[in-house]
Amino acid sequence: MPQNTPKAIRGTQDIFGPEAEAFAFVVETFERVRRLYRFRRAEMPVFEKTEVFSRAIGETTDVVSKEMYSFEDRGGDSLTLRPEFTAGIARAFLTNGWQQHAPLKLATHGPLFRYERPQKGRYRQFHQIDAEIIGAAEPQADVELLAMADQLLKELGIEGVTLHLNTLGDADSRENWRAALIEYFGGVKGDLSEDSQDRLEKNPLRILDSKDRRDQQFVADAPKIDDFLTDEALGFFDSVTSGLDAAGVNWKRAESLVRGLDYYRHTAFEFIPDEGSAAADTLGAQSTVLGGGRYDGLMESLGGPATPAVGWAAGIERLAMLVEDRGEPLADVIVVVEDDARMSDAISALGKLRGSGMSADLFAAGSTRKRFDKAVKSGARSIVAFDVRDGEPTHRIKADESDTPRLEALLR
RNA sequence: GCGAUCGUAGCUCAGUUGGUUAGAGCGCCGGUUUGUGGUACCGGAGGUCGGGGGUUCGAGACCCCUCGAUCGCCCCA
Repeated sequence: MPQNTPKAIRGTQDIFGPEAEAFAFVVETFERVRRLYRFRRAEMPVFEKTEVFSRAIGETTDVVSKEMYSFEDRGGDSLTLRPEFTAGIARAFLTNGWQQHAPLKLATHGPLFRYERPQKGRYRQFHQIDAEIIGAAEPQADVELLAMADQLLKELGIEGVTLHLNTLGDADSRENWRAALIEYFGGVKGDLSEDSQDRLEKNPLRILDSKDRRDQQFVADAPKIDDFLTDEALGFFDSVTSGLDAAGVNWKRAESLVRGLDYYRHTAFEFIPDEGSAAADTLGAQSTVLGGGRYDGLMESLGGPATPAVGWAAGIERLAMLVEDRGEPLADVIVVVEDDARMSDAISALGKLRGSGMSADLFAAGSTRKRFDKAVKSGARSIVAFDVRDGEPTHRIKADESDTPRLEALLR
């Protein structure tokens, strides 16, 4: 390997071949399904003022201080490569007057950037598909969004993945629950893992999904959000679950599923591989395939009017890992030049084939003797070979009987 | 930021307790089978064994450092 060649940045990847096909399949399927649900396509810049993300996400977290790609541009503004879609979409919604379209169903996909240690299914530049419904306070919006996610996963052929669903309640429910958790875990602080003792200060909800056994023993008896839900919050959650049942979406209550950021309200969800499933095995520790929730508090943190919204995102790389290997498509036709004197005829034929909608490639390099062999070996559906025999131009078509007349006609 | 495992041809890997000019398969290039064909055979190109230092008469193998990859922890918007 050339030692003088610059290496790719850590955590970035070059996707090629069957993996690139799987990646494209995920995106194409998403585009198709989002049309079925009438989500409108949007494109946002990959970078924004740092403020967009720091205000949306909350200044204090590690996330902002350590895990964003931020830099100063020549004008001295702090800019950041987008680490998520939601904040940028919210900014676009507010700055472009998209309120007029509310409730607005939006879909997008593209690269995101997070300064993290790469591991299985986690990269510094990664890609997500994303769907949001902005300006809809009704639980039906949550149902709609989840039904789309469910159908998408089915159409991708991904099995053994279940929707885990929870509610964080409204702002009051959430705050009371949080206080109860702090009190409860504070009481057993000395027996918690070191990490969770820190979490008690920074992010107490996260103790609930700690991987440490020392913490897990206390989780079962921890205060439940259900005991803190207001009637309104409870009613909202009931509407979501009954809507999912009506839509035929299979789900499972996950009381420990939480969101750290304050702007999340009500519904929180993740599609997670079932324990012991092939999907769980494939994804390793990064198990969540698709996740999201309701973020009714976000628009205000960006200086906008209170605007209810709900959305989800899913990592394309992770989905691609779960999609069946599709290989790369074989050529409809390979055109072989067995005598270089026929090059022009071959190029002309190639144009006609492609113009008629057939995928075609030209084999005209290397040993003339081996070109046909290579064409056969490529697995192409048909082969058209141009040669010169006894001073006369000839061609030969190797194809199914059904294809041969069409090719003959086209080459005439 | 922390930890574990791993870096030998384009790819997948061998390389015995440290011992001559570092190997195989696949792929690539060329040539035979005077050719209608995914075959077989022959030949060829391609490696400062990730990099640096050390131990030794001698290091791809052992030690240290460094870089990178993979997986996990933290974090997860």
